[in-house]
Amino acid sequence: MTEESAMGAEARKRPVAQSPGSGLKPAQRARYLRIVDSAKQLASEGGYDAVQMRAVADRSGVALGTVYRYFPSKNQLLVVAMVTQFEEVGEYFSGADLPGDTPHERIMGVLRASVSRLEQDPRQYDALVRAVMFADASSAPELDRLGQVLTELFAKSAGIEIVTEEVLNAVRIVADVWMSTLVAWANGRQSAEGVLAHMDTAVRLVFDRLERLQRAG
Amino acid sequence: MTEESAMGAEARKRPVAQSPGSGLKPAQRARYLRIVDSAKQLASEGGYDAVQMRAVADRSGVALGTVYRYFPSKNQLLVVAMVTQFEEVGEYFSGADLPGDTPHERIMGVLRASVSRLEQDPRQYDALVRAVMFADASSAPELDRLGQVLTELFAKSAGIEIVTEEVLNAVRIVADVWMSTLVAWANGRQSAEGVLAHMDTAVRLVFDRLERLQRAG
DNA sequence: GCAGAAAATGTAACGCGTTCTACCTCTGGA
DNA sequence: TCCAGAGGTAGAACGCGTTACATTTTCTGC
Repeated sequence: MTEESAMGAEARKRPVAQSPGSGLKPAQRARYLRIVDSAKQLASEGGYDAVQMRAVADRSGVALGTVYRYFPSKNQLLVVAMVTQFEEVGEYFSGADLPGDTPHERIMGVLRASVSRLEQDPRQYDALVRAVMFADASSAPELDRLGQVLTELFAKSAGIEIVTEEVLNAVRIVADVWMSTLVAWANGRQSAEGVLAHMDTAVRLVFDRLERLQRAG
Repeated sequence: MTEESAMGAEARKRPVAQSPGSGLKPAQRARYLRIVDSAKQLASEGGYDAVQMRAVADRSGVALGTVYRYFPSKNQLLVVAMVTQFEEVGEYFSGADLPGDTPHERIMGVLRASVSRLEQDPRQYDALVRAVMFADASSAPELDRLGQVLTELFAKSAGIEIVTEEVLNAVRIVADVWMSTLVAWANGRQSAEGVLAHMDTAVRLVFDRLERLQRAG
C-alpha cells in the first residue's frame, strides 16, 4: 500500500511496522534481544513446544512478567523471531549483486540459500513457521512487516528497479507460494528438494509473464 | 509425488487419506460426526478459543475421553472440520457445469462462492484456517487430503480433463496462493475483495500460461 | 444368552500459557 | 538530593489442552 524506500538502515515511519525493538533504551533493547534470542535457541533445541515462556524467561535472565511486558504472547514473540530471521537473510543479500542472468535464476539462488538455512535448523523453522501461520489479528503489524521483508527480498533479488503494481502483485504471489510451501515442509509433507522444485515452477510462471509484459510494454 | 486420478467420486486408495469417519460402525460414525459438528458450531460462535474440548464433549453428548478417542488433539479435530467444509464445496460444484468461457472465469466463480461462504461465518473459518496452518506432522494425512480436495476442486472447475503433471503443478500453485491468502484474510490483513482481487491475478497468471502451453502442445 | 473385549463415562490430575499481586529498584526531573 | 513512577522480580493462581484411571455400558463371537 504505502510505498517504502525499500531499504534504510534506520526505520522511522509511523504508518506500518518497523524493525522490532527499535525505540528502546539500551538496557531494554538488550533485554528485548536476549528474549528473542532465547526463544530462537529453545526453538532450535526442541521446536515449538520447547519454547516455554518460563524457560525463555530463565534463559534470558529475566522474570516471566518481563517477557510479557515485551511480548504479549508466546506466539507474537515467535513471530518477531521469524521477522528477525528473514531480515537477516534480506540484509545478507542486500548489498551483493546476485549471480544469474534472469530474475528466475537469481531468485532461485536466494531460495536455495534459504532452504539450506531451513535444513540446518529444522526445529527452529518449524516453530517459527507454525507460529506465523497461527498468528491472529493481534500480530497484524508484525505480519505486515514480514510480508514487506519478503516482497522486498524477492523484488531485489529479481533485480527489478521500478516496482510497479504489476511487479508487486507478481512478487506477492511468489511470497504466498513460498509461505504455503514452508508450511508443507514444516509438517513433513514436502522435502527440501520438493520445496525447491515447486518454487522453481512458481517463479518461472510468475517471471515468465513479467518478462513478456516488460518486453511488450 | 504419487499421481492422482484427480477425481473419482469414491476414494478407495490405501496410500493416502480418505474422507474422514469412513470405516466406522453407525453409532460411532454418528458420534464422530456430532463431534465434528459441535466443533464447527463452537468455532462459529466464538472462533478458535471457543472450541474448548470440554465444550465440544458436552455439546456432542459425549465424554471428554471419547472426543480424544476419535481425535488426538483439538487441532486435528479442527483440521478434519476444515476438510469436511471443503469437501462440501467440492461436492456442491462437482456435478454442475460451471458458467464461464475460460478456466480463469470458472475458477473465479468458485472462488467468489467460497469467499461469500467465508464472509457468512468469519469466526468459523478463522478457527479452521488457523488450525490447518498450525497443524504439525501428525496431521499430515488430513492435510494431504485437504490438498487433494482443493486441487481436484480447482482442476475440475477449470474444466481440464487430462490432468498432466504440468496442470497439477499449476493448480497446486493456485491452491498455495489460496491458502496463504486465507491466512491473511483470517487475521484481518486482507479484505474479502482483496482476497478475490489477489486470486484473480494468481489465476490469470497460472492459466494464461497453461492455455499457451496447450495451444503450443 | 453369555463371557470377555472394546468403547464410553466421569472425574481427577498435570503442564504450560497467561494473569495477577505485592514488593523491590532503578531513573530522571524538581 | 530526593522522590515518584515506570519498570523489574518472584511467585501464586487460573484456564484449558491433555492424560490417566476406575467404573460402567455396549459389542462380538461362541
